[in-house]
Amino acid sequence: MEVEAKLALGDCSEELRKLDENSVDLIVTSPPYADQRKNTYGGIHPDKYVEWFLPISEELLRVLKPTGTFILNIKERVVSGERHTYVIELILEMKKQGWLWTEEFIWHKKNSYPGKWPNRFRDSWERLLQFNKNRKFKMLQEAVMVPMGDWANSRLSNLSETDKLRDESKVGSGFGKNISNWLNRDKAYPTNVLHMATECNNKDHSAAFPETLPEWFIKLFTEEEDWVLDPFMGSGTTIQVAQRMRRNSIGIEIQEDYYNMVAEKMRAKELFLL
Amino acid sequence: MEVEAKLALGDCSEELRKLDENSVDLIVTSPPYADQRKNTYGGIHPDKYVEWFLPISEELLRVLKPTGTFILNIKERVVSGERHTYVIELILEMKKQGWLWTEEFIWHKKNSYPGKWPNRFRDSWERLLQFNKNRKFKMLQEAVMVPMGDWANSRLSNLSETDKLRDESKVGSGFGKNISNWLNRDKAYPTNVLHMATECNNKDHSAAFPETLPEWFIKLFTEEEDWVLDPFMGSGTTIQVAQRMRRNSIGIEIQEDYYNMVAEKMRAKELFLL
DNA sequence: GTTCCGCATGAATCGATAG
DNA sequence: ACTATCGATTCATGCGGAA
Repeated sequence: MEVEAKLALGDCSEELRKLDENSVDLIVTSPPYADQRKNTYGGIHPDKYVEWFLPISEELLRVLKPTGTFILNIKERVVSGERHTYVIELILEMKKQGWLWTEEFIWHKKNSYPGKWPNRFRDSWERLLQFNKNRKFKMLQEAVMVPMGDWANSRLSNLSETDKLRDESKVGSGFGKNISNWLNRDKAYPTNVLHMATECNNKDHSAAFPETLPEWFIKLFTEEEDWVLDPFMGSGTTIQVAQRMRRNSIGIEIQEDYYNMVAEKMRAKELFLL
Repeated sequence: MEVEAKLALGDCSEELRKLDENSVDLIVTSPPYADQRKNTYGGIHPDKYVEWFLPISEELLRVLKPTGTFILNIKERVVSGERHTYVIELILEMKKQGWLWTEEFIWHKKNSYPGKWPNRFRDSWERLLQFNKNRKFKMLQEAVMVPMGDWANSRLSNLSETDKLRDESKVGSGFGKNISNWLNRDKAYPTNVLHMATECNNKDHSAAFPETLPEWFIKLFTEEEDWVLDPFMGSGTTIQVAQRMRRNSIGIEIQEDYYNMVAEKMRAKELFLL
């Protein structure tokens, strides 16, 4: 059976109303951050961010299945030398809407944005907030388990030389990654810290969302022919990964050029498959 | 000049009142987590955590120098399948007290506590919240610089994987020593994600606080003969590291047996030095 | 075919400058 | 004074061309 991929052009707070309630198994999205991406999106002021997002999360709560999961990728920016509080305020407000704040994964971005400031280091992590409707939800932990040997090998080969060197300098720097700890195990469940680099080679768009990120959550929270939704589709990474993994998908995008770009790519993919 | 180490036995909300205002350069502490250490501290109910902590943070704000920094190691526990919100509520309330929420470091615990649950992976990170009194504060970034990537790539790419592994298992031996010779050549600033293993060998204290953690922040935020405070001293890791690094230190502990243990260890250290 | 080097490019942030 | 824009800073990554 062929899986579907539905695309919608428009504001997601409106487009989401057209979806049936309790119809989506997984929402994975990375909304525009406050005052970021001003050139492509309008840019939302940090002080207005919560009130901007709440109507959307209200609709997401409606369309999600009771056993479904919502993964929200977000990070607060620095305003006047301080971390702004709109993200943690958003968590509190979403709980009032009825969401359960089940978990917070950390996305450790190894290649964070460069820069130097007198009172701050480079920001190399983002939040992956997990919300659910019920305490019981679908979770397929085995799908993201990796045989230990392979995992260790791939991790070792993926580790940059910098990581290795920094591990070795643990006496001076205090950082250590004890890879040798894992050598005697067969299998391992992952933890709630994900190590993935951003993709900075994609010139088509500004989003740096690596495919492995939605892929991991799609594996973990859905089965084949389940429904995956991204209300801020952007360049369509999540939707395309979902289709490749034989999940039905829905993408909503307000920018026409992004929408057209994804629509074209998806069509090309279907043709290729036939 | 000899550095001092002052210890106080008692409730820190009271003992802190005896300290002069604007007298401490760095506060590093890991307060008892909510309900986590019932047997040693009695445990604070998650719903009462914020109101329990606020009088203490009020005093900490008073004793900290205007250029000083407060590092709070904390993580919310899971209650009824959800992450509890006392940590993020605490951030909002401390801001009302006048604290600036400058940054949130991630402590990535490589060897996190084992376990398996149907709807949750192992928790392998904790928050290291940085608070300040002013936008300008003392920060010595050069003290925590780490070796740089390109240098490692060009120098180490010829080594076999086994060589690298073997050398990693030795702490500070082998060519780790050579690397330290090059530290002045090419160094990079760290990021706000810290990779440190917990210490499993410390049976005396219920909290696993590795020495490298306070050491890193003491390097970053203080110079020799500055004052370091830990209002929840526990087994005294922070205080002892501070003394070893020639910083003056103040430790407060409510449990008499912990207090005695640390007092004895510190005395032994002083005797050894003389 | 490999490996190696040079290069562009980011969900950044601060401080100075301009309206 | 308060906000908006701009230049300077910085490093992991993956690509293309070269040895």
